[in-house]
Amino acid sequence: MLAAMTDRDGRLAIGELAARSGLAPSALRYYEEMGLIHSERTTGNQRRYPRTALRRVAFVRAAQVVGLSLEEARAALDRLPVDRAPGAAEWNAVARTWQRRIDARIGELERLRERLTGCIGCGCLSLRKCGLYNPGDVAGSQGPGARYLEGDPLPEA
Amino acid sequence: MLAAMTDRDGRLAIGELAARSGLAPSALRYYEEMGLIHSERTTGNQRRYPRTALRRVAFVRAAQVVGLSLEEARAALDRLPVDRAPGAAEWNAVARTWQRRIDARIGELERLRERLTGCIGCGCLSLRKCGLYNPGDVAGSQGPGARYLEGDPLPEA
DNA sequence: GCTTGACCTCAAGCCGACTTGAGATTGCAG
DNA sequence: CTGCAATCTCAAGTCGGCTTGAGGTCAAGC
Repeated sequence: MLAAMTDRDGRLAIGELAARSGLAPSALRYYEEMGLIHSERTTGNQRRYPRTALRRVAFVRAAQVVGLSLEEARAALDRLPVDRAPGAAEWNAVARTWQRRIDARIGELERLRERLTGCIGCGCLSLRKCGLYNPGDVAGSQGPGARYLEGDPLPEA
Repeated sequence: MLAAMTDRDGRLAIGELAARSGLAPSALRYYEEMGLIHSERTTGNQRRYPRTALRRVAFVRAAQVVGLSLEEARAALDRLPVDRAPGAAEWNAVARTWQRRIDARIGELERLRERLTGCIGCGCLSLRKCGLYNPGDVAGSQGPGARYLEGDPLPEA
Protein backbone atom coordinates (compact mmCIF):
# COMPACT_ATOMS: atom_id res chain seq x y z
CA MET A 1 0.00 0.00 0.00
CA LEU A 2 1.48 3.25 -1.11
CA ALA A 3 -0.94 6.08 -0.54
CA ALA A 4 -3.12 4.05 1.74
CA MET A 5 -6.63 3.77 0.34
CA THR A 6 -6.57 6.95 -1.64
CA ASP A 7 -7.02 6.44 -5.35
CA ARG A 8 -5.24 8.45 -8.02
CA ASP A 9 -8.10 10.92 -8.27
CA GLY A 10 -7.52 11.64 -4.61
CA ARG A 11 -10.78 10.09 -3.61
CA LEU A 12 -10.83 8.44 -0.23
CA ALA A 13 -12.08 5.05 0.83
CA ILE A 14 -14.12 5.14 4.00
CA GLY A 15 -11.32 3.70 6.09
CA GLU A 16 -8.98 6.40 4.92
CA LEU A 17 -11.46 9.16 5.65
CA ALA A 18 -12.01 7.57 9.03
CA ALA A 19 -8.31 7.55 9.78
CA ARG A 20 -7.86 11.14 8.70
CA SER A 21 -10.91 12.52 10.42
CA GLY A 22 -10.62 10.48 13.56
CA LEU A 23 -14.14 9.17 13.21
CA ALA A 24 -15.24 5.57 12.94
CA PRO A 25 -16.41 4.30 9.57
CA SER A 26 -19.82 3.67 11.08
CA ALA A 27 -20.04 7.32 12.05
CA LEU A 28 -19.14 8.39 8.54
CA ARG A 29 -21.80 6.14 7.04
CA TYR A 30 -24.21 7.71 9.49
CA TYR A 31 -23.13 11.21 8.48
CA GLU A 32 -23.65 10.29 4.87
CA GLU A 33 -27.08 8.92 5.61
CA MET A 34 -27.83 12.24 7.31
CA GLY A 35 -26.74 14.07 4.19
CA LEU A 36 -23.69 15.66 5.77
CA ILE A 37 -21.25 14.15 3.34
CA HIS A 38 -21.63 12.50 -0.03
CA SER A 39 -19.82 9.77 -1.87
CA GLU A 40 -19.60 8.12 -5.22
CA ARG A 41 -19.40 4.37 -5.56
CA THR A 42 -16.89 2.10 -7.21
CA THR A 43 -18.13 -0.54 -9.61
CA GLY A 44 -18.01 -2.83 -6.61
CA ASN A 45 -20.32 -0.55 -4.62
CA GLN A 46 -17.72 0.80 -2.27
CA ARG A 47 -17.80 4.43 -1.19
CA ARG A 48 -15.26 6.87 -2.49
CA TYR A 49 -15.33 10.26 -0.84
CA PRO A 50 -14.12 13.42 -2.53
CA ARG A 51 -11.46 15.28 -0.59
CA THR A 52 -14.01 17.93 0.31
CA ALA A 53 -15.60 15.34 2.58
CA LEU A 54 -12.66 15.86 4.91
CA ARG A 55 -13.51 19.53 5.11
CA ARG A 56 -17.16 18.81 5.64
CA VAL A 57 -16.49 16.35 8.42
CA ALA A 58 -14.24 18.85 10.15
CA PHE A 59 -16.96 21.42 9.79
CA VAL A 60 -19.47 19.10 11.42
CA ARG A 61 -17.19 18.39 14.35
CA ALA A 62 -16.61 22.06 14.90
CA ALA A 63 -20.35 22.63 14.70
CA GLN A 64 -20.89 20.01 17.37
CA VAL A 65 -18.48 21.78 19.66
CA VAL A 66 -20.51 24.92 19.19
CA GLY A 67 -23.50 22.90 20.28
CA LEU A 68 -25.25 22.31 16.99
CA SER A 69 -27.10 19.12 16.26
CA LEU A 70 -26.23 17.20 13.13
CA GLU A 71 -29.43 18.46 11.61
CA GLU A 72 -28.42 22.05 12.23
CA ALA A 73 -24.95 21.33 10.93
CA ARG A 74 -26.51 19.95 7.79
CA ALA A 75 -28.56 23.09 7.37
CA ALA A 76 -25.43 25.18 7.69
CA LEU A 77 -23.49 22.95 5.33
CA ASP A 78 -26.25 23.15 2.77
CA ARG A 79 -25.58 26.85 2.54
CA LEU A 80 -21.94 26.29 1.76
CA PRO A 81 -20.67 25.00 -1.57
CA VAL A 82 -20.49 21.25 -1.73
CA ASP A 83 -17.30 20.86 -3.66
CA ARG A 84 -15.15 23.90 -3.20
CA ALA A 85 -13.92 26.07 -0.38
CA PRO A 86 -16.51 28.63 0.67
CA GLY A 87 -16.00 32.27 -0.13
CA ALA A 88 -15.57 34.86 2.56
CA ALA A 89 -19.17 36.00 2.44
CA GLU A 90 -20.55 32.49 2.70
CA TRP A 91 -18.29 31.69 5.55
CA ASN A 92 -18.95 34.91 7.40
CA ALA A 93 -22.65 34.22 7.58
CA VAL A 94 -22.07 30.87 9.22
CA ALA A 95 -19.30 32.06 11.46
CA ARG A 96 -21.33 34.92 12.80
CA THR A 97 -24.17 32.61 13.74
CA TRP A 98 -21.73 30.44 15.60
CA GLN A 99 -20.21 33.37 17.37
CA ARG A 100 -23.57 34.47 18.62
CA ARG A 101 -24.19 31.04 20.05
CA ILE A 102 -20.80 30.90 21.61
CA ASP A 103 -21.20 34.33 23.14
CA ALA A 104 -24.60 33.46 24.49
CA ARG A 105 -23.35 30.29 26.08
CA ILE A 106 -20.32 31.98 27.53
CA GLY A 107 -22.53 34.64 29.03
CA GLU A 108 -24.75 31.98 30.52
CA LEU A 109 -21.83 30.23 32.09
CA GLU A 110 -20.40 33.45 33.41
CA ARG A 111 -23.64 34.34 35.11
CA LEU A 112 -23.77 30.92 36.67
CA ARG A 113 -20.22 31.21 37.87
CA GLU A 114 -20.95 34.57 39.36
CA ARG A 115 -23.88 33.24 41.31
CA LEU A 116 -21.70 30.39 42.41
CA THR A 117 -19.04 32.80 43.58
CA GLY A 118 -21.59 34.73 45.52
CA CYS A 119 -22.52 31.49 47.20
CA ILE A 120 -19.06 30.50 48.24
CA GLY A 121 -18.60 31.40 51.82
CA CYS A 122 -22.20 32.33 52.31
CA GLY A 123 -22.94 28.78 53.31
CA CYS A 124 -26.38 29.40 52.07
CA LEU A 125 -28.26 27.13 49.80
CA SER A 126 -31.17 28.71 51.50
CA LEU A 127 -33.92 29.11 48.99
CA ARG A 128 -34.42 32.79 49.39
CA LYS A 129 -30.93 34.16 49.49
CA CYS A 130 -29.03 32.04 47.02
CA GLY A 131 -29.10 33.13 43.41
CA LEU A 132 -28.58 29.55 42.36
CA TYR A 133 -32.04 28.75 43.53
CA ASN A 134 -33.64 31.59 41.79
CA PRO A 135 -35.84 29.61 39.48
CA GLY A 136 -36.41 30.88 35.98
CA ASP A 137 -33.00 32.39 36.25
CA VAL A 138 -31.13 29.17 36.01
CA ALA A 139 -30.19 29.00 32.38
CA GLY A 140 -31.66 26.13 30.54
CA SER A 141 -34.59 25.80 32.85
CA GLN A 142 -36.54 24.69 29.82
CA GLY A 143 -34.83 21.35 29.89
CA PRO A 144 -31.50 20.07 30.99
CA GLY A 145 -28.70 18.15 29.55
CA ALA A 146 -27.46 18.55 26.06
CA ARG A 147 -29.16 21.78 25.22
CA TYR A 148 -26.29 24.06 26.08
CA LEU A 149 -25.90 26.05 22.95
CA GLU A 150 -28.69 24.57 21.05
CA GLY A 151 -30.13 27.93 20.36
CA ASP A 152 -33.43 27.20 21.92
CA PRO A 153 -35.23 30.49 22.03
CA LEU A 154 -33.68 32.27 24.96
CA PRO A 155 -36.41 32.88 27.49
CA GLU A 156 -38.11 36.14 26.60
CA ALA A 157 -38.78 36.99 30.18
CA MET B 1 -57.46 23.94 48.67
CA LEU B 2 -55.63 26.33 50.92
CA ALA B 3 -51.94 25.57 50.87
CA ALA B 4 -52.19 23.40 47.81
CA MET B 5 -50.97 19.89 48.48
CA THR B 6 -48.64 20.74 51.29
CA ASP B 7 -49.52 19.05 54.55
CA ARG B 8 -49.18 20.64 57.97
CA ASP B 9 -45.71 19.22 58.45
CA GLY B 10 -44.75 21.12 55.36
CA ARG B 11 -44.25 17.98 53.37
CA LEU B 12 -44.99 18.20 49.68
CA ALA B 13 -47.05 15.96 47.45
CA ILE B 14 -45.38 15.21 44.16
CA GLY B 15 -47.62 17.58 42.25
CA GLU B 16 -46.74 20.40 44.57
CA LEU B 17 -43.04 19.73 44.31
CA ALA B 18 -43.49 19.56 40.55
CA ALA B 19 -45.22 22.92 40.49
CA ARG B 20 -42.63 24.55 42.68
CA SER B 21 -39.61 23.09 40.96
CA GLY B 22 -40.92 23.38 37.45
CA LEU B 23 -40.31 19.71 36.76
CA ALA B 24 -42.85 17.10 35.74
CA PRO B 25 -43.94 14.55 38.33
CA SER B 26 -42.48 11.83 36.13
CA ALA B 27 -39.11 13.54 36.29
CA LEU B 28 -39.31 13.73 40.06
CA ARG B 29 -40.11 10.03 40.32
CA TYR B 30 -37.16 9.41 38.10
CA TYR B 31 -34.92 11.57 40.27
CA GLU B 32 -36.09 9.65 43.29
CA GLU B 33 -35.39 6.37 41.60
CA MET B 34 -31.90 7.70 40.87
CA GLY B 35 -31.45 8.52 44.54
CA LEU B 36 -31.36 12.27 44.05
CA ILE B 37 -34.30 12.95 46.30
CA HIS B 38 -36.10 10.90 48.91
CA SER B 39 -39.67 10.69 50.11
CA GLU B 40 -41.78 9.15 52.79
CA ARG B 41 -45.09 7.55 51.99
CA THR B 42 -48.58 8.17 53.25
CA THR B 43 -50.62 5.21 54.47
CA GLY B 44 -52.07 5.22 50.99
CA ASN B 45 -48.61 4.90 49.43
CA GLN B 46 -48.37 8.39 48.07
CA ARG B 47 -45.08 10.23 48.18
CA ARG B 48 -44.53 13.07 50.58
CA TYR B 49 -41.33 15.01 50.07
CA PRO B 50 -39.58 16.92 52.81
CA ARG B 51 -38.99 20.57 52.01
CA THR B 52 -35.31 19.86 51.52
CA ALA B 53 -36.30 18.05 48.34
CA LEU B 54 -36.90 21.45 46.83
CA ARG B 55 -33.33 22.40 47.58
CA ARG B 56 -32.00 19.14 46.24
CA VAL B 57 -33.93 19.44 43.02
CA ALA B 58 -32.64 22.97 42.51
CA PHE B 59 -29.17 21.70 43.14
CA VAL B 60 -29.58 19.03 40.50
CA ARG B 61 -30.83 21.51 37.94
CA ALA B 62 -27.92 23.80 38.60
CA ALA B 63 -25.59 20.83 38.32
CA GLN B 64 -27.05 20.00 34.94
CA VAL B 65 -26.41 23.51 33.74
CA VAL B 66 -22.82 23.05 34.77
CA GLY B 67 -22.81 19.95 32.63
CA LEU B 68 -22.98 17.23 35.21
CA SER B 69 -24.86 14.03 34.63
CA LEU B 70 -27.47 12.99 37.15
CA GLU B 71 -25.07 10.39 38.41
CA GLU B 72 -22.45 13.04 39.07
CA ALA B 73 -25.03 15.26 40.67
CA ARG B 74 -25.96 12.40 42.94
CA ALA B 75 -22.34 11.94 43.91
CA ALA B 76 -22.10 15.62 44.78
CA LEU B 77 -25.39 15.55 46.66
CA ASP B 78 -24.25 12.57 48.64
CA ARG B 79 -21.49 14.72 50.04
CA LEU B 80 -23.92 17.33 51.24
CA PRO B 81 -26.22 16.83 54.21
CA VAL B 82 -29.53 15.28 53.33
CA ASP B 83 -31.79 17.25 55.59
CA ARG B 84 -30.22 20.58 56.39
CA ALA B 85 -28.52 23.40 54.55
CA PRO B 86 -24.87 22.62 53.89
CA GLY B 87 -22.19 24.47 55.80
CA ALA B 88 -19.79 26.82 54.07
CA ALA B 89 -17.01 24.25 53.91
CA GLU B 90 -19.22 21.59 52.40
CA TRP B 91 -20.57 23.97 49.87
CA ASN B 92 -17.23 25.44 48.97
CA ALA B 93 -15.88 22.07 47.96
CA VAL B 94 -18.72 21.53 45.55
CA ALA B 95 -18.78 25.08 44.27
CA ARG B 96 -15.09 25.08 43.49
CA THR B 97 -15.40 21.91 41.47
CA TRP B 98 -18.16 23.50 39.49
CA GLN B 99 -16.21 26.65 38.94
CA ARG B 100 -13.34 24.70 37.52
CA ARG B 101 -15.65 23.05 35.07
CA ILE B 102 -17.25 26.30 34.13
CA ASP B 103 -13.92 27.98 33.63
CA ALA B 104 -12.67 25.12 31.52
CA ARG B 105 -15.70 25.21 29.31
CA ILE B 106 -15.59 28.97 28.97
CA GLY B 107 -11.95 28.75 27.96
CA GLU B 108 -12.80 26.11 25.41
CA LEU B 109 -15.50 28.23 23.89
CA GLU B 110 -13.30 31.28 23.86
CA ARG B 111 -10.59 29.46 22.00
CA LEU B 112 -13.13 28.26 19.49
CA ARG B 113 -14.50 31.73 19.03
CA GLU B 114 -11.03 33.07 18.51
CA ARG B 115 -10.31 30.57 15.81
CA LEU B 116 -13.63 31.46 14.29
CA THR B 117 -12.77 35.15 14.35
CA GLY B 118 -9.49 34.42 12.69
CA CYS B 119 -11.42 32.66 10.00
CA ILE B 120 -13.85 35.42 9.26
CA GLY B 121 -12.72 37.27 6.24
CA CYS B 122 -10.01 34.81 5.44
CA GLY B 123 -12.47 32.81 3.39
CA CYS B 124 -10.36 29.86 4.13
CA LEU B 125 -11.68 26.55 5.26
CA SER B 126 -8.58 25.30 3.63
CA LEU B 127 -7.32 22.42 5.64
CA ARG B 128 -3.86 23.74 6.26
CA LYS B 129 -4.47 27.36 7.19
CA CYS B 130 -7.65 27.30 9.21
CA GLY B 131 -7.33 26.68 12.91
CA LEU B 132 -10.82 25.26 12.92
CA TYR B 133 -9.57 22.31 11.02
CA ASN B 134 -6.66 21.68 13.19
CA PRO B 135 -7.63 18.27 14.41
CA GLY B 136 -6.85 17.30 17.95
CA ASP B 137 -7.20 20.94 18.76
CA VAL B 138 -10.92 21.06 18.39
CA ALA B 139 -12.17 20.65 21.91
CA GLY B 140 -14.22 17.61 22.44
CA SER B 141 -12.53 15.68 19.70
CA GLN B 142 -12.98 12.66 21.92
CA GLY B 143 -16.65 12.58 21.15
CA PRO B 144 -19.26 15.13 20.34
CA GLY B 145 -22.58 16.18 21.55
CA ALA B 146 -23.51 16.40 25.14
CA ARG B 147 -20.10 16.14 26.64
CA TYR B 148 -19.45 19.83 27.00
CA LEU B 149 -18.53 20.12 30.58
CA GLU B 150 -18.68 16.55 31.50
CA GLY B 151 -15.24 16.64 32.90
CA ASP B 152 -13.92 13.99 30.64
CA PRO B 153 -10.23 13.99 31.23
CA LEU B 154 -9.03 17.00 29.29
CA PRO B 155 -6.63 15.72 26.70
CA GLU B 156 -3.19 15.60 28.29
CA ALA B 157 -1.49 16.50 25.08
C1' DG C 1 -5.80 -17.55 -8.17
C1' DC C 2 -6.20 -17.15 -3.49
C1' DT C 3 -6.36 -15.34 0.80
C1' DT C 4 -7.27 -11.73 3.85
C1' DG C 5 -8.67 -7.52 5.32
C1' DA C 6 -11.55 -3.70 4.02
C1' DC C 7 -15.97 -2.96 2.67
C1' DC C 8 -21.13 -3.61 2.01
C1' DT C 9 -26.33 -3.58 4.02
C1' DC C 10 -29.70 -3.90 7.34
C1' DA C 11 -31.49 -4.46 11.83
C1' DA C 12 -30.91 -3.98 16.41
C1' DG C 13 -28.75 -2.17 20.57
C1' DC C 14 -27.00 1.51 23.73
C1' DC C 15 -26.85 5.72 26.62
C1' DG C 16 -29.06 9.41 29.44
C1' DA C 17 -32.98 11.62 30.84
C1' DC C 18 -37.08 11.49 30.68
C1' DT C 19 -42.24 10.90 28.87
C1' DT C 20 -46.26 8.20 27.87
C1' DG C 21 -49.87 4.98 28.62
C1' DA C 22 -52.59 1.50 30.88
C1' DG C 23 -54.91 0.13 34.63
C1' DA C 24 -55.58 0.52 39.60
C1' DT C 25 -55.88 3.33 43.95
C1' DT C 26 -56.10 7.42 47.05
C1' DG C 27 -57.75 11.47 49.18
C1' DC C 28 -59.99 15.87 49.56
C1' DA C 29 -64.10 19.16 48.37
C1' DG C 30 -68.79 19.44 48.31
C1' DC D 1 -70.56 9.52 50.83
C1' DT D 2 -69.47 10.38 46.35
C1' DG D 3 -66.96 11.92 42.54
C1' DC D 4 -62.99 13.19 40.34
C1' DA D 5 -58.40 14.91 40.24
C1' DA D 6 -54.14 13.37 41.85
C1' DT D 7 -51.45 9.64 42.63
C1' DC D 8 -49.60 4.94 42.19
C1' DT D 9 -46.69 1.04 39.45
C1' DC D 10 -44.62 -0.93 35.63
C1' DA D 11 -43.46 -1.43 30.92
C1' DA D 12 -42.45 0.66 26.89
C1' DG D 13 -41.38 4.57 23.91
C1' DT D 14 -38.50 8.78 22.41
C1' DC D 15 -34.49 11.29 20.76
C1' DG D 16 -29.72 12.00 19.06
C1' DG D 17 -25.68 10.00 17.73
C1' DC D 18 -23.73 6.54 17.08
C1' DT D 19 -21.93 1.24 17.65
C1' DT D 20 -22.42 -3.71 17.10
C1' DG D 21 -23.38 -7.90 14.80
C1' DA D 22 -24.67 -11.07 11.21
C1' DG D 23 -24.09 -12.48 6.82
C1' DG D 24 -22.11 -11.48 2.44
C1' DT D 25 -18.90 -9.01 -1.24
C1' DC D 26 -14.72 -6.66 -3.03
C1' DA D 27 -9.88 -5.75 -4.08
C1' DA D 28 -5.01 -5.96 -3.58
C1' DG D 29 -0.56 -8.30 -2.52
C1' DC D 30 1.77 -12.61 -3.00
